[in-house]
Amino acid sequence: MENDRLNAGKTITIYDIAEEAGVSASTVSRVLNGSASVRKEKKDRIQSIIEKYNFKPNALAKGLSDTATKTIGIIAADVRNPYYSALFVACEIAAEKAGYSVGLANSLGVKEREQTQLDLLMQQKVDVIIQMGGRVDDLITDDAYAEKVRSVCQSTPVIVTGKLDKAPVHRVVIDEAQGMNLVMDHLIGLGHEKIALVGGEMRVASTFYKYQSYQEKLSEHGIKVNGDYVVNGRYDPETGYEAANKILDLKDRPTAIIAINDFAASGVLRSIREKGLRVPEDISVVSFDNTYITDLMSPKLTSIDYNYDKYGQKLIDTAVAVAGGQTVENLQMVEPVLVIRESTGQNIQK
Amino acid sequence: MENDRLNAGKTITIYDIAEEAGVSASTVSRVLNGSASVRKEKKDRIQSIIEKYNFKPNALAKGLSDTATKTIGIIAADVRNPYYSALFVACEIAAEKAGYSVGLANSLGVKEREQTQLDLLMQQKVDVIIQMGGRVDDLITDDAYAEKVRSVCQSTPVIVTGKLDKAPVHRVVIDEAQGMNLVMDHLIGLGHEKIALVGGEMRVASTFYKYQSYQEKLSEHGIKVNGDYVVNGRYDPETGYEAANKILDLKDRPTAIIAINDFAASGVLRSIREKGLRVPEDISVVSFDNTYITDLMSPKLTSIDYNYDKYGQKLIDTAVAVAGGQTVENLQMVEPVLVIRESTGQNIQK
DNA sequence: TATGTAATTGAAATCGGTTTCAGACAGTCC
DNA sequence: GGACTGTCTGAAACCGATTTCAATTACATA
Repeated sequence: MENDRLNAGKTITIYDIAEEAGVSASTVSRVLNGSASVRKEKKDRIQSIIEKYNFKPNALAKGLSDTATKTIGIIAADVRNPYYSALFVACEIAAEKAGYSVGLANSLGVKEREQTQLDLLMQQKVDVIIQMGGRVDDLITDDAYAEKVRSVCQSTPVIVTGKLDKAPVHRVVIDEAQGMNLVMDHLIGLGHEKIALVGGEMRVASTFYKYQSYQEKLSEHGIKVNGDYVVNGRYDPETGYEAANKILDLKDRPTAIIAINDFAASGVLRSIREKGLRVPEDISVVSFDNTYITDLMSPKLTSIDYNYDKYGQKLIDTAVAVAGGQTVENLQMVEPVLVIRESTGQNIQK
Repeated sequence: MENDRLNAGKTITIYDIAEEAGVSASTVSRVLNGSASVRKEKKDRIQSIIEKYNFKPNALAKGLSDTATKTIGIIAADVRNPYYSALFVACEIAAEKAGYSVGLANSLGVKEREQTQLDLLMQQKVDVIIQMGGRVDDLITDDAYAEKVRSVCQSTPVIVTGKLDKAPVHRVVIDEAQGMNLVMDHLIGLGHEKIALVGGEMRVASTFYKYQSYQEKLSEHGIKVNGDYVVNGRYDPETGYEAANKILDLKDRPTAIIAINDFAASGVLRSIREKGLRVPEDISVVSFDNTYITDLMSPKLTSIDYNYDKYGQKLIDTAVAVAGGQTVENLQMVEPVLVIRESTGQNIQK
């Protein structure tokens, strides 16, 4: 070949292409972006050279000269949690359709990491940052964190999935109350009145709203809240297991248990099975998140689905709009859906 | 304040810092990187201005002038699969310790995406690319893909977790044969001889090696391979469920079933339960991956663990070494470990 | 052929850093 | 005091794109 730069390992630039085509770099740039008309003959020649070398423009240089990088940074609490991985992938797909690429960072529940990740993404000049879970989910935000977000917001817009109201962020959140309403209506419709609720910390907004809505629904139906039926905890199988162990030993045992998420529900199921009870004949079980876990359990779990595809789409739509400088509603809601499977049934113990 | 650029929303650059400190940008750069000595008095002054504005240097500009971006790109088949999310997070943590940040892209089993993602990461000038799963896992690589990787390798080194031998990549793979050996030794040690193996496609290298090792172990122990006990398929619960349904209806039913992964195992468990059999009393079940799913099942699954932390560490160590131009072993193995839980027990049917 | 308009094109500035090179300055030693 | 060395420091080039601005060319029309 007349030109073996490629084999030499040297990185090819727009200037190399320009030189070989006998034009200026500006013209190559125009061909690459279709930003202005270039004489057909030249255009074809340039295009073929670009293909010949499989030339891809350096994204750093491009991002440096452009105002936008067409990149969205996502901070998730922990992608190992299927809730976040589902949401992340939904975002990735939606972003791609919008011509953006996404980057993921995990905060892993470590306070400083959340802040470091914000800085990192800001440095990488992502056009928007989406933060899912973690500190943004806390009912009360600590000031240091809020201050951090506020400072980041000055240069990079931030979108959160939680309740961070001390900083100028956009929020796309799940209508938790509605989710719990669906669950309660379902259970009460099946004749349940003794309904337990297990797992989750009250400092987490999404959990708090669920508990709140749970109580409202009960009183709405004239059912007294039984303190023994409510057990806070974490979001893992052990929490569900231990809480259920306690609850199932009560004299006045409930006929339905709501778990704060699918993980906790798996623990609840284990406890129920160990006590020789059947689901749903003896006890109904419902949970939140509708991750694939629901499908692995037997019986398969009835669960609240967060509509991950739509949720991700809405997050990206918002991100793209904000990046484009458009004004968008500051708070947007995603409506959850109840997916009924095998773990809930008629209360036959009356 | 004498300078309210910050509030104006203008992005602060190294020049702004330099101006306010009354020095040149070069000096600020030296302070930022500690790359050369700067008079203490000036250094302190500059440092305090940097902090005052919470200035973070633009990573794009930095990456453009430096040769390295200190970034590692990771392409995973699908982070929604807990196997990949565990490995990804392990990599993220290891990378951070090494002073690198990581970016994730999902190929989602779509052929073109794998290639697009490669280009994208290359354009973003990541220092190395790690590809986990997907086409690199196929026993036989199609030429178009191999060609693509080869071309990417010219500018960006690539590390894969699979069997891609048609391109100049580094490989860090799991010793699948060893994993299966552990499983077989465990089962045979418990007195099992009628052992079934379900799920997985033979075109996938990791699956192929497992089947191979399974057969070798059997003949090593003078056990004849029973064709009815081997059922290929996918990697999901349904596959395990259907395969187990078939196998459990055989006249000469096996006493142990090996599932290709935890997902398939959950289907196997369901089938067993529906047939009124008990685990492990009637049938033992083992699987691969040791994701958190093993812990959600009851009984909890005995499974092969891939040592995600070490695996991730090894991947990143390799990546960093390769990025640094060091020579590294082209093929490295990670030794799996058997985690024994509740789903395997003595064969009591003899 | 002259002229106006539209289509092409390239030179040069810019994005925000790093680094080389050479000059300025300070301290040490005769 | 002069020479020498080592420490600091800034100007300018460079990384690889985009884009403005002005110049050039092409083409249609008068």
